[in-house]
Amino acid sequence: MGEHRGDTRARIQAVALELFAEQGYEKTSLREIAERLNVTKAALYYHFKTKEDIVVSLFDDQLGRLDELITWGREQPATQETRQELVRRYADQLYASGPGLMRFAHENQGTMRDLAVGEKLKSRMKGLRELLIDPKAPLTDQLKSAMAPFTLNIAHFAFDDYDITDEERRAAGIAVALELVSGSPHTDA
Amino acid sequence: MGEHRGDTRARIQAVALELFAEQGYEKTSLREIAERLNVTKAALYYHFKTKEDIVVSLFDDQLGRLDELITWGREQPATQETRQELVRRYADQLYASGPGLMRFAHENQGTMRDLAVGEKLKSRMKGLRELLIDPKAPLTDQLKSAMAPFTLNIAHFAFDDYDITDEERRAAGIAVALELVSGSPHTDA
Amino acid sequence: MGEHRGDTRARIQAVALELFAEQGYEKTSLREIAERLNVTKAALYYHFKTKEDIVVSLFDDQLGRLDELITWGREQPATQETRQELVRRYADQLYASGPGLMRFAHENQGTMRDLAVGEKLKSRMKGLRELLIDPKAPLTDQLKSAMAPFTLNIAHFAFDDYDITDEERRAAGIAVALELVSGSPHTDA
Amino acid sequence: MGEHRGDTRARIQAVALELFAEQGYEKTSLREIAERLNVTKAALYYHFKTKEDIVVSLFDDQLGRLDELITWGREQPATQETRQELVRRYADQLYASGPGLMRFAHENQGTMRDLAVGEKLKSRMKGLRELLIDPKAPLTDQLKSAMAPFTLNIAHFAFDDYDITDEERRAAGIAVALELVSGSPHTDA
DNA sequence: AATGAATGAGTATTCATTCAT
DNA sequence: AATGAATGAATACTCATTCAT
Repeated sequence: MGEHRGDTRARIQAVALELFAEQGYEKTSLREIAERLNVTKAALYYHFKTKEDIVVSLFDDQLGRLDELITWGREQPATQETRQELVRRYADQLYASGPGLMRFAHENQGTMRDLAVGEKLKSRMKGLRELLIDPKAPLTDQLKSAMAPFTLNIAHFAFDDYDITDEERRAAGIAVALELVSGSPHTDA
Repeated sequence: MGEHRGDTRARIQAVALELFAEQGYEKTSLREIAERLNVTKAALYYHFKTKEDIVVSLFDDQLGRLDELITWGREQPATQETRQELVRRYADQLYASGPGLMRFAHENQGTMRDLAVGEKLKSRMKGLRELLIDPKAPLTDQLKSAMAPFTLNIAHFAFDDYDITDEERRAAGIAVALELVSGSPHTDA
Repeated sequence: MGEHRGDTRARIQAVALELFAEQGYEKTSLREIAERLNVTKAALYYHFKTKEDIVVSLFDDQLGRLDELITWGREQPATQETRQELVRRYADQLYASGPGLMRFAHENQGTMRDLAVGEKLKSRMKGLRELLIDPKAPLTDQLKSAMAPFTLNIAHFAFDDYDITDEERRAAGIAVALELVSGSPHTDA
Repeated sequence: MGEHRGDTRARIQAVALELFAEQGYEKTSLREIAERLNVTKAALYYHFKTKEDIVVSLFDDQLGRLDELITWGREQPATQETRQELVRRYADQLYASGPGLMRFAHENQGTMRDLAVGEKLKSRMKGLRELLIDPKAPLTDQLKSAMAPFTLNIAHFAFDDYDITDEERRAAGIAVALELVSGSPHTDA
């Protein structure tokens, strides 16, 4: 008893993220989270108003950083260099947040739609996509650009049976994402 | 009364797929499915042993066709042409099953992991991936190949705000998937 | 096991009324009701959609009869005789429903306001009151008329320590209610 | 900050009475009260030992005054004049306490029974009733006398849709209560 | 081919209360 | 005079599943 003090809120977030990523949001019960922390369910409610509120808190930082990224992108010229830099910065943010959040968002896409925070995240991703896409390019090139953000996720999960480091996965992901966003050799004539 | 006869099983599948795709597997209750069909929950249990069993039945055809595709692929030489044909045939299968199944699998990835059918599907996708990938190619090229199947899904959902037809989406998806699977100009020396 | 068949719904109503009247609606939990009936809580939900729904079902007949009474009253001339007959018929209805419902409504007035059925009952009582009141009479006479329905309730609870029969209570209640509704000897000049 | 000092106890009472009257005792939570006052729940516990204790404090003055009234009544001769004076004094007390307490007691009769203070109030009301009733009078007259205290409450709530002042309501209530307590023209011979 | 009735285990959420600081 | 953190017990309600008919 009394081993932890003041950090309960953070511990709830950590355990919740872990379990949400591992088993999904719906299938993770507050009882489970509470038990892992050796607190009562009611204690969770002291720190968060609802179950959804925990998720909101998890995405809060990430959303803020995404906003900044998009704002930055909008101020830049709509060039290939900008798009490449956007991919690089987005990758940095993604890896900074740790793998849990990525996985959570990836595997709970259905659930996220019902959560308010899901809508927010989706609108940010759309904002990012619009910056990555050259609207005058052919549809196939636009699709490739739209896929760039996914690439980073997929790179992480696709080669789970390969004997390579996370660093290699990451490098491959960024390389492909950059290529996808760079379009055909000469977009304009 | 008596409007439907003998087709109850199929009607259950149709409604279940619709609801699973729309709201997710966990959040769709058997009560909901039963109510939409004007039957009792117990009737569902006459036709399917469990809730999961409904999902299994939904993927049954798809899995069978995937098996055939993989078997076919294994008999072909591991050339770029084979890989491109695999992409084309996979796309045909995907579009033949309608958009519901695609969406279901895409948005419920977390849930699928717990379902036996999810494991099966995943192992098939891995089999397909192995055929699409040239193990001697650089990691980035391998990643691009691995992404090809995803491309078809993403093509469908990424441009929901564009004013284009499903046919155009599909064409773009296949084009990009083919490109991804085709690797760099000269894979071998 | 299996002692009762087909009557579960009615047994739930009986026990619920008993407990609601005895302890109040809020303080009576579904667990309590279920335990007294030796069924699970879920069984209650098979028969009633919500806790409030149980109350609704309890008042259903009563409300219907009240409606009929008011309809009848509106077709009669607005005379003292009509008002007296309304009181008599209302009393009959009240006593027919048994004492539980009376007591429930009386002691849970606050709660009833939040329940939809409470609003309905209140509007019926207002309809009845309007028939009992002579709008041209002095305010004090109107108040006396408005009190008539309460009289019947009060007669039941006021003399709980007297050694008299329910029949005597009832007779006294009706007598006073009739007097209250009859106004001053000569209302008009 | 620092707007109120020393008056917290009184502010708790005021808000509690308001909410109890508005929503009922059971349905008003201490959290709600605390939030309205911008204090924590624990602060309430500094001023009151339990939730019930808040109610007790609300009725304290009222109970004391009722005691005095009854003591006074017992010292008077059991005449009609005494009874009328009891009604007048009781009305004064009731109106002095404001409408909240009246309404609280009226709408939470069920709840009051479980609270110790409810028993106390009930016993006082019985004491008052005994003074208002002439035990030698016919049962109907006794019932009318017993109703007198209720009249004052009913007068307040019955005509909520009338366009009259509280003062008029009050006057009518007292007038009818006096009449009820005065019995038939010639009670004795 | 289906229903009516029920269960057991679970869910998120709320509440009055406590206590060290 | 009050807070921050937490508890234990409760609540209404839902779900997948079962089974006799």
